[in-house]
Amino acid sequence: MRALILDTAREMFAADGYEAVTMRRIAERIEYSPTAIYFHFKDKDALIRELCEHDFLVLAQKFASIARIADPVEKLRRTGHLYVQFGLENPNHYRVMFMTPHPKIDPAGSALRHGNPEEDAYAFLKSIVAQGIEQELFRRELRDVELITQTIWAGVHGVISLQIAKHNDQWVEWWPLEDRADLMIDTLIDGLTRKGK
Amino acid sequence: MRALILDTAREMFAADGYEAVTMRRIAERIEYSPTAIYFHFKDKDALIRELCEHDFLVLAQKFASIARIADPVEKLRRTGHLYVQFGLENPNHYRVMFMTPHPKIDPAGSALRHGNPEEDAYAFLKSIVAQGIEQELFRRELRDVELITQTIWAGVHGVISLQIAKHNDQWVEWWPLEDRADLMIDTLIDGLTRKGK
DNA sequence: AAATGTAACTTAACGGCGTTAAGTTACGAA
DNA sequence: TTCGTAACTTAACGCCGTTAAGTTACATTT
Repeated sequence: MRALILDTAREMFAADGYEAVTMRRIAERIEYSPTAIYFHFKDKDALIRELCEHDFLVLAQKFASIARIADPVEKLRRTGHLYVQFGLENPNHYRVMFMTPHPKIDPAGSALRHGNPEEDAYAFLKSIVAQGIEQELFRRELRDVELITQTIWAGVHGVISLQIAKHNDQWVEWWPLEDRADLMIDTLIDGLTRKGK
Repeated sequence: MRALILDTAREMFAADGYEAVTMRRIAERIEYSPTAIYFHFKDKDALIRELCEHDFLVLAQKFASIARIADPVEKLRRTGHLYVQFGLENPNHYRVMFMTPHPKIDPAGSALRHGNPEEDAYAFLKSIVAQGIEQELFRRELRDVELITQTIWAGVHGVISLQIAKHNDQWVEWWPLEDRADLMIDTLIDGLTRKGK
């Protein structure tokens, strides 16, 4: 039953976004009363959060194939592209996951183990950066793993989130997303890494 | 009356965000019936859009003082910081302006003249980039003004939008915003500009 | 000065939303 | 066979955006 609700909600959510997921519409689709859902989920927010929690895991697992690559720069590049791809393929998920402020998150309520690179995409990126620091890849003054990680994340997030929020805005003559993502990733790597020999 | 509605809405919006602005609450505050607002604005979306259109102008005018600076790199740096500052001071505005997809925008409905650097912050940034290209500041392969502009914008937007959406997320140990903004701007400039002499 | 037109409102309602209180059913355990 | 409780339903509350229909007030015209 829980699964039925989640699956239905996920489908509606992926197709038409947050506002498509109404308790009443889910109920109609699964042929139960709206109240039935509240027996399995505290409220709509809990439902959506559970949907997205799953997708955080999906994202992290998408990165798994990258882990075996040796070169951290290549790793960074691939991670960036996969991240952009994820956002483009799941814009509605991406919006809730990364573009919407959530009042507060109870860390105990999450099944994900934060910090584990296999379940936590941020931790995965951080592990690449840590490897890069070890290999003296980054500029000398850049010593903090978090700061570098957050900057790389912000750069790529900027590209994909502008794409999602503004891609059909007449205002800007958008260059193709792929090129923008490429340039962002290259620029970040170039700007963050140590020059010369 | 129009102004009264807008001012009230703006105040509520700045204080508590989008969901605080309900037609009914605005009406209550100005002591009119909810229907009265519809005489002056087509719907809620039109109201919010008018609010934000004003803020696009405010943002562009914030940049005015930068125009007189000669060095494009310094211009870029200052523009970036002002942009971050704007986002941090007006997170609710920023969300609607840059983090929320809007179904479609009727370009005729806007009073702003797109492309004019004094009224259009994107055009302003573009003009700096154009100057940089003229001075052969950027790497040789970077020939397109739009692409460079969009990449710089995306980078800074990434920093501020992650801050707004995720700053109270326990998951990540956020480095101070200023440092993240600094590093992003420095990294972009370093990565995009031509090296050596 | 009276009639008219219309701009600027109000009242009342519609349909939708998230959510909850109270009632019902079905079924496994004692 | 009784009982308890898990899994539901019905009905309602109070919000929301929006609209149809009615009212007021006032400027313009005759």
